[in-house]
Amino acid sequence: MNKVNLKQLAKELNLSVSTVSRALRDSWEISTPTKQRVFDLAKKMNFQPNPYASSLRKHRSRTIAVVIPEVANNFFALAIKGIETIAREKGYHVLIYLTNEDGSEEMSVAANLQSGRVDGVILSMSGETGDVRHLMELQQRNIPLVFFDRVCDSIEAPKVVTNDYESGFVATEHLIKAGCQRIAHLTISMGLSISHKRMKGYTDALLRYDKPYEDTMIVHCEGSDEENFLKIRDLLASDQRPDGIFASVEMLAVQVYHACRELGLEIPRDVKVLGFSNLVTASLLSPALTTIAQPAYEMGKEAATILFRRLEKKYILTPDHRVILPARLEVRSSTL
Amino acid sequence: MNKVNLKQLAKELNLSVSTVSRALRDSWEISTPTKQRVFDLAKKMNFQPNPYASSLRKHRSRTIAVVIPEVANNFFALAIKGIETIAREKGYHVLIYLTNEDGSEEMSVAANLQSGRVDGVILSMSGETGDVRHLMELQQRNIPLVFFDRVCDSIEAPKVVTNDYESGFVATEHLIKAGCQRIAHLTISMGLSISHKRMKGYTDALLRYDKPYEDTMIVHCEGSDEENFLKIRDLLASDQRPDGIFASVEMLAVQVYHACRELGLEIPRDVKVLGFSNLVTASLLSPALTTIAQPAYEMGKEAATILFRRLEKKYILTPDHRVILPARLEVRSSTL
DNA sequence: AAATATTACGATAACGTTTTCGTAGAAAAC
DNA sequence: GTTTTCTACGAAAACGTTATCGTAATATTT
Repeated sequence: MNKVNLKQLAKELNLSVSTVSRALRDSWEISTPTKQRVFDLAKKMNFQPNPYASSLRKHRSRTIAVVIPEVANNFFALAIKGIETIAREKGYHVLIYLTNEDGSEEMSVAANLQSGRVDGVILSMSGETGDVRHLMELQQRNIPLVFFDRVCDSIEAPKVVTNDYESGFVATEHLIKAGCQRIAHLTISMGLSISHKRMKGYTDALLRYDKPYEDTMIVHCEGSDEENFLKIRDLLASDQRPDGIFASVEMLAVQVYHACRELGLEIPRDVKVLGFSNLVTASLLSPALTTIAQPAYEMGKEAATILFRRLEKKYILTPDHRVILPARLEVRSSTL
Repeated sequence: MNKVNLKQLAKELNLSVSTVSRALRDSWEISTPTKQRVFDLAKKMNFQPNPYASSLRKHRSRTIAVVIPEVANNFFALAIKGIETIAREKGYHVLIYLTNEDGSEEMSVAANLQSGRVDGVILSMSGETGDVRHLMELQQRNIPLVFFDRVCDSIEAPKVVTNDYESGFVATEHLIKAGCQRIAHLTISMGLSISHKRMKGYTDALLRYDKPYEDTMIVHCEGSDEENFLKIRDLLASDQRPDGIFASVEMLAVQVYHACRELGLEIPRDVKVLGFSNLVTASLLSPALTTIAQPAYEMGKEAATILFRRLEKKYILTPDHRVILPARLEVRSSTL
């Protein structure tokens, strides 16, 4: 019971292949009774058009790629969910590629996508990406690209982000108002748009509230979880220990908790902690973690919506279309 | 600078299309100098073979589908990561489909996959699936299927699971040994293999240790998070309150924490809690959550490995090949 | 009644690969 | 020197769709 195609349907119905094809696509060129005959037999024989033949002929695959640094992470998982939801609605298929925060993997994925396998790409940049030619080449091949969260400002493409600068500012301000005198900032790869902006928000808030900026309070966490843990532990064990920590990503906030536990520091008494995070368990941690929560699901949906709008040429949007969805500060006991 | 194909390469090189094609696939029929010329020009012109033409001709897409109920969930996210890792190694592409725990969505996805879009499918069943014809039809179409975690025992296909029965037993046993007299079990859709087996482990442990089995201690959590929360709260607020809770999935353990918080119950003093979970923050919760952690990443890798073995016809495995990876009990303060 | 338009369909050429088959020319065998 | 075997390539037919073009048979207009 295998592989029924147009030719077989046509023979069975005493019609030509082209007529059957058109009937199935509900063309006005085909009479209603003929269409009905075709529909009925197609259903009866469980005809499924070969997507590869169709894609080859139409130069459209109804497939998009999602390229992200990591999936075992609430933010990206939710974003995927948002993207998949919209894709499903639109009848598109979603290929997923994980770069593991590795710039060279991102490059090889992008190179691969030049084959025309997908109609469009939704991407969040990996941590270690230096040059971005691989992405520009996608654009040159007329493969629409939409960034989300970790965008690349030097490339003209729609971008879906949160208000990272403001969030960085608000986060720092919140720690200051909670009484912190020396606030550390844990950041990831500084090549990333988000790191940059969150950091700027941090420094501007320090400035605004006359708090000193200290180099030693900036910890670049670009290694493995273990390496980052050690860096954070060292920071907390130093005699210049911060009394507030602003973690720019979820995992770093988690490591702060582990480090405090190991060092016997009590949050928030000894050090107040705040982190970007979409942890569902934030409120259940000991103590509950104050977070900046990004609208990950909505960001995914928005990115997908923009991409499909481009693919279906519905609206023409400016090449540097930018959607900014606000993140929200959720105050909990780790900063009381 | 768009779309270079074999024909253009051939013309440029004064060769035939077939020669170029063979040269690129490193065929022994082509002389070394010719191959070199072809390779050089292909690289120079950045030739990327059209995957759809290739798939159409070869009847192989080098693409697999991953069908899962949910992604915003540590278990499934890690499994995806495992699958993607192996797929990348093998040069395969990964399509992702989320069924949102909805049987009818799973059916429509499966129906769609009959088109031959993918060479194989890795699937974890959705909660509400009743009949499984859509999956049998995949098999009939010669599309290999591998199950993981939530398997379907009535279908002959390789399965990658954890030792759910033993884990259910061990979990319950652990609660009993911790002094619990009345242990509740929170379960999801009882149509699922995992629910069934974990439940059996639970009841057998009760039997083994002469604890009474009570219907009211089984709570079927098949609704939304909110609905489940209410059910759990009711359970904990009843005068027949359990002193131990075994949650069969992560989210339910989280809801138990929320319910306890709302009711002012203290874990583990008033009620001990244990849950299946891959939460990275389990040890940071208040109190730290005792978990049964599944080797999600390894399960994903294993499922993918099995699928590719079938696709590449390397080894012939029995149709009901079953890999059981052990989950591990991680005792923390919620059951002390 | 002739000319024109419309309806409903068929033949066929793409799309870009891979593969089967065939064959010049060189090398080897006799 | 003739036959046979390789070697290295080309022509062409697939794969299953969709799109272009053409055309019988009606229907409509003049």
